[in-house]
Amino acid sequence: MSERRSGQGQPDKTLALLWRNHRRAAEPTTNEPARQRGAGRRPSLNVDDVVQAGIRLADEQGLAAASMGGLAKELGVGTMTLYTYVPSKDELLDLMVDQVLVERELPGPGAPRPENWREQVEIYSQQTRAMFQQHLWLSQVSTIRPPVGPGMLAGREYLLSAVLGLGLTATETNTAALAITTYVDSAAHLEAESRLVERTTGQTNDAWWFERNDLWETYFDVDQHPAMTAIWHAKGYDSTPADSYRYGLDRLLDGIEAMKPL
Amino acid sequence: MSERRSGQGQPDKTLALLWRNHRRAAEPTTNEPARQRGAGRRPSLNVDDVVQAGIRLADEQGLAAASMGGLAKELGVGTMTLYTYVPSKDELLDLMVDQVLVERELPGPGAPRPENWREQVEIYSQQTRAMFQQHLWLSQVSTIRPPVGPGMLAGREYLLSAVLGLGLTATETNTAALAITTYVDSAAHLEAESRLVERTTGQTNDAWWFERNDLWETYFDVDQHPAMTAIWHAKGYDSTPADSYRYGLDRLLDGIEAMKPL
DNA sequence: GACAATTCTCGTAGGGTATACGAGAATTCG
DNA sequence: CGAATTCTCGTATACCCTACGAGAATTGTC
Repeated sequence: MSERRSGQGQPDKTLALLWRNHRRAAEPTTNEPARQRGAGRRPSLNVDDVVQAGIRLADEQGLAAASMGGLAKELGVGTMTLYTYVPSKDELLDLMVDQVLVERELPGPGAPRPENWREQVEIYSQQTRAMFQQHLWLSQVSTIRPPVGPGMLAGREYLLSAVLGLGLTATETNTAALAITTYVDSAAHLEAESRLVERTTGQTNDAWWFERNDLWETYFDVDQHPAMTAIWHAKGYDSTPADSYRYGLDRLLDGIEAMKPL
Repeated sequence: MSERRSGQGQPDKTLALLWRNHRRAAEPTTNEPARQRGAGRRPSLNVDDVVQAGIRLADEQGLAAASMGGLAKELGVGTMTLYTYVPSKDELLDLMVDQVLVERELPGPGAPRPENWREQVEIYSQQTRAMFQQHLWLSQVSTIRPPVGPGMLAGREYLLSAVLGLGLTATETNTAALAITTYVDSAAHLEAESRLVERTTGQTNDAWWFERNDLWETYFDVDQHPAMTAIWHAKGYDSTPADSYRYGLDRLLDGIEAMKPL
């Protein structure tokens, strides 16, 4: 939750970076200088080097370690050298995020996939959660204005294609897909945040709760919390976050499926 | 997402602060010094002053403005003076969060409430979203290890009591309640984050997308994105985030209700 | 081989953050 | 009046991002 990631100077440049490894659909009418290679000092790095180093450092030592200074040290260059390859820290983060998004293994259009739409959604769920678990720092990055790159678009495309199979109206399909991503992405986000806190504090969640045992003995008022007390006495608190995630996703899909036209 | 909010030194002290305005259930056997007032310089502030100022500053000028330095200036004291009242910035954030949680208007046990469980959930949804909209900075604060104070407990209690009306098993009730909070809290979180970004950048989301029009003209590949293209042509992209939230919550509750025993 | 044009490299400087430490000021009690 | 207690807060440290501008490296042309 940072104050950063507010604005990027030139959207055109950002898009060009995000789509740097893809062919352009068609050459626009404007005849650009065509980026001649020849004169000038040779670059010692390229954009992918910086992005990969950022991901690796953030994976291994946390997002804070992927500072411009830390990254430069890792790559053996001066800090300001990085700004040759990337316009700002914010845009670097966008590139890192879209890179891990694109590395999900979601079947593209025409690729083999399960027939059942729920199993298709399940693939999205598994891949997304695995991505967050592998890159815990994702939980520290706002994606409210996501990187508009190949990775993000592939994710949207896949989930929409899965929900399309239900035969709902176009608007309803889109709405349902958004509801599913909200649930899945948010839960994956929370799972990653939880593990990240355990790692950085060196304290498990159980240990954290145990430290707060005083709550129940000293402050908790049974009369004010009859429902919690009832659940407690009925041993209803033994479910894990993963159980809760599973249950919620299944019920959400139940509800959506029930809207299917006959 | 900050690296902060990792650990609080003494959980006992933290709990005492969170529950500072509540009677203790019973005096423990240990006979404490009883905190005698008398000797010593008089404090110029109290904990609530600091917490309220923090909330006000964060509401009006953003979470970054609620720094220890900014807060001290606002209160007319030296920065380090604040540490008399609050052990650290992290704990101050906990106090701020629980304060806004406690200000939700959720019917307590015994208070009048709708009979229908869905309408009870609706109150939770409305109050939580209103809270996030009033305090946009909440979207910048991790609550993966929430403040274990009266506000958080009241929220959990209320939602559990609403779901209890369905007659599910204790474990299923707890699981369903967790799924609902995940969905509602996360969506409220995202809504607030969205508005916060609009405010701090001075750019609406529509304007942001418009800036990226090049995406569709230059980079978007129709063959790779048939589902998105189909939805587009069928005018399926006209729904708002609020529509999607409403739809998803209704379907989730549908799915949960369908598990009700006959 | 010299020179211009181009491009990459990166040191410095500036304004921001939380908080450990310790000296000093205010207040009450004996 | 002195001791004990409690609140007050200046200073110093170690980070963060990045604007600016001078310098280094490379190529093509004459």
